[in-house]
Amino acid sequence: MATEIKELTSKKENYAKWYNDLVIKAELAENSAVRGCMVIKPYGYSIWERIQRQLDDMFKATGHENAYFPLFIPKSFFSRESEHVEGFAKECAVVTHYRLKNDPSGKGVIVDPDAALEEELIVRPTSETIIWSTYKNWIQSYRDLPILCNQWANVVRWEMRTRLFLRTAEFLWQEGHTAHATREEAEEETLRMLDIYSDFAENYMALPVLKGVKTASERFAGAIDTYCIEALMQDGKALQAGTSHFLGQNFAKAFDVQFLNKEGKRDYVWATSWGVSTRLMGALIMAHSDDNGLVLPPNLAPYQVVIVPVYKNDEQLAQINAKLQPLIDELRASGIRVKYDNSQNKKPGWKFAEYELKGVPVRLTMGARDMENNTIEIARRDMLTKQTVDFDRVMTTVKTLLVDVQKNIFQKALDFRASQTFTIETYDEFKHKIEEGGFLLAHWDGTAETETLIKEETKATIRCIPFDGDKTSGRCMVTGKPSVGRVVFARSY
RNA sequence: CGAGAUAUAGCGCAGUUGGUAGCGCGCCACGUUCGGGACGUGGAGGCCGGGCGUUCGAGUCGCCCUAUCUCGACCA
Repeated sequence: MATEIKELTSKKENYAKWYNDLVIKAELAENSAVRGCMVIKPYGYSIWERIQRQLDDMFKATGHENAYFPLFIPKSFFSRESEHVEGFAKECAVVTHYRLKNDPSGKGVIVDPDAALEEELIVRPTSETIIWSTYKNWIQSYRDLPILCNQWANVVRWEMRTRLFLRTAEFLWQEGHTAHATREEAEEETLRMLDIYSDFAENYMALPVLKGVKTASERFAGAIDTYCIEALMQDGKALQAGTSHFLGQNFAKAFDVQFLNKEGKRDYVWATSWGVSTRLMGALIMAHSDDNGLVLPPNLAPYQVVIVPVYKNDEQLAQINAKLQPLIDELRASGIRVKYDNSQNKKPGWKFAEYELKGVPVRLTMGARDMENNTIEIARRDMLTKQTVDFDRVMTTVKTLLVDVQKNIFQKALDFRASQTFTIETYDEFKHKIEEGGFLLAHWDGTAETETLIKEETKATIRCIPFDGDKTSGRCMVTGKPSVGRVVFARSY
């Protein structure tokens, strides 16, 4: 269980409950095979679904198409791009057999030793190898380019240490893989996708992110450049929320993907890949949650509005139902995701707590008092405040409130980040400040040696060289050598 | 895989110097309630992670497994 998430909430029982609502760890067997996996419960999955749907729309709006490639990748596919393989070889799950049989000793089943595969299959840790093997057959001419594919899939990485949501053995993600005729076009694509990610993070997840480029040592295995969006969690640790890679011609060369260009000359295609995962759900939880549970931004909340009737008997409930039905219809007609919870097996107080736990941004309450006065109570999750308004004004109030909550959650996270971002001049100051968490902006001499030294001494890594960072030159805080601008350091997940 | 910790009811936890298990929440029934997780009464639910040992007797002591959590190495 991710304590970091735990630490954000102090009401232990409450925490267990809301957390449990989203996800449970797989405890299916006393075996490490399911260790670090998770079972996502319906409510948790519906959040992922919102993420998926929104991103998918954004991908399609920029000309991308979805495809699906196999889960199993023949081992031989991995012997092509050596840097890439080195990056993943240590964490691959391998299928070696295709059959079970009853244990001759009579207890349970065993793997049939006679059913060994001639060539082992690797459960994809990422799909570059199989996709590029396929692209080779799809590409002959510049007319076949660009290929702009995305895949929604699960991947498996046998991590030494897992962390729920942030680093599970199996996770869901989206991986885009594109092929282009020119370097410029591929580079443009890499940055376009990075922009989509930051747009999504900030405007849908209400999560402020830093855009930048990774240093060589933090780069994706096989990439020329890795760009990323970095977010800051409430506990002061950084989280890489998405990456977009410019792969150059590395994969094209490894998989021999050539095409005939306009000039009639053969050339290798230029590639990109980009992805975000269920880790985003972890980011969402850790960035916004409070002691009462989740705080979901309206743009991603499975339910944006929940309506709770308060009544003493069936007759009253019937009256409230009748009163609310047109409102529910109208809210839905204007595209607002509404849940009307008039279930009779739960008390109003219980419902209030429950939907706060689930992070529903706006709650409407209607009881006898409101019926009499023709009013309705409106509560907002982010501030935990409520007001009573005229029933006739409920539509407009809800609409503005949803916008306001979205804005407010983002602003809160932005203010928090600002309060946790420090400009650092000396290494002593750095060592001291890093203990409190946050983003530290400091000068670095650009060498991997210094980067490693800092990591070893402080556990801080360079999260990125930010696009809009301080570009004034200075001196490395460790070595005193020249630096062309400040980079962002933090301890991270 | 190294270091530390934990494993008792669905969840969170007690359990004294060894004597065959409790509490809170949740669950079920009935009644009163219903505008912030209602209350009362009654009830269901446990191979005390697994194995071996010490003992007349083990949740408790010893050893060995296994799983989980925290911190490292690895990583989205």
